[in-house]
Amino acid sequence: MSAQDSHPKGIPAIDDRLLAYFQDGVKVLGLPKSVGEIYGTLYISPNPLTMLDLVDRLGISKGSASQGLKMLRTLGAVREVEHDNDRKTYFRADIELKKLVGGFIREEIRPHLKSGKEKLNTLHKEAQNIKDPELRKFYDERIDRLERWSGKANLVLPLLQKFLGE
Amino acid sequence: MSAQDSHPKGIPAIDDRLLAYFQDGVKVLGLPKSVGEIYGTLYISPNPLTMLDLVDRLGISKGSASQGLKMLRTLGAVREVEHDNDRKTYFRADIELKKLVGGFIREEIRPHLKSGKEKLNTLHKEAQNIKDPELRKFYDERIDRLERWSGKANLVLPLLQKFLGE
DNA sequence: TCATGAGTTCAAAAAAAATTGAACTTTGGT
DNA sequence: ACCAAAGTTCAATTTTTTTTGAACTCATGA
Repeated sequence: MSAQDSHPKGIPAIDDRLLAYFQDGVKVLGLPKSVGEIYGTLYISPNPLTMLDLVDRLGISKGSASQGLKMLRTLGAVREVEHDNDRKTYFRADIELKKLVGGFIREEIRPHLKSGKEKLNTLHKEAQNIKDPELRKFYDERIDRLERWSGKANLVLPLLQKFLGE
Repeated sequence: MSAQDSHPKGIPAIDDRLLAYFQDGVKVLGLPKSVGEIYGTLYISPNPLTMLDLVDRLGISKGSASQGLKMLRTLGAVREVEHDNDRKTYFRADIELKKLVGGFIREEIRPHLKSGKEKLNTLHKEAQNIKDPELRKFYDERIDRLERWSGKANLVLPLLQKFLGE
């Protein structure tokens, strides 16, 4: 069973290509392809969909769908919406990609940078124990360089997000 | 066998931490940890090292070392240098991280963006075959939005690189 | 309150990615 | 021209990541 089966009123050829596009796109961010498929499906759906709609259309398991949606909600790329007065939960993609990318920066990149900074701090202190003054100077300089760079990266991320906002 | 064995004149504790830092760092870029270890080892080595030095220090295979160095050279993060008048090839890290990140953008991100752009082009043409005018408009608008975003990403990358240059 | 469908969790299976190691090629010295 | 050390390649293995599916919880309506 694959994505081209059972599109209610679908345009299989085009939808498949769009899904491939999103699969690829999220791979750059290091996210699993099922997440790209889910986001892509919601992105091109005129109406909101339930988790089971996604399971149907994509032929993925409930587990994948549930976890993928959870991740996308955490990133802020997908949100729950009211629909009919149904007990099911309906989802819509936030069509501004900056949500997806911004969420990724917030959830994945920033924490990494932060813990990296802490590691550098510890390192810098430890480097003071190096006996040989020549070598100590060398380490100091190299660690410094990493710290400066890390600070710069931290500075650029908000600008990047601002710029990518539509 | 692991990295803390046989540092010729090494500072094991600090070097291990630095390696962990680089392992983590490259993981953000989606590169294998061995690549981080290699780059990290070269980054904190006062003198250039051969491939076999790296195999020794890191306890990795020749295969890994060879492939890792190849990748790092492609990215422009590591370069061959003359040393002694030895037939071995010696390597040094380019200590400006922008080389590593810039190379990554050039080799990984840009090609992805480019092929993505082509995909969107095809998609846009295909969307013209959709019969229902309402639906066609919907697809057009969504694909447009992706194209605009893709263009913007393309625009921001060189700026990002410039900013990260030391 | 019971039954049913929606949604989550997580151990196990499958898939993807990285690493190894042995066979191969290349290079330089004698 | 030959040998030995350096370096590369790639199929097989190991490790890591993703996906599945069955057992579970939770919420709703009859």
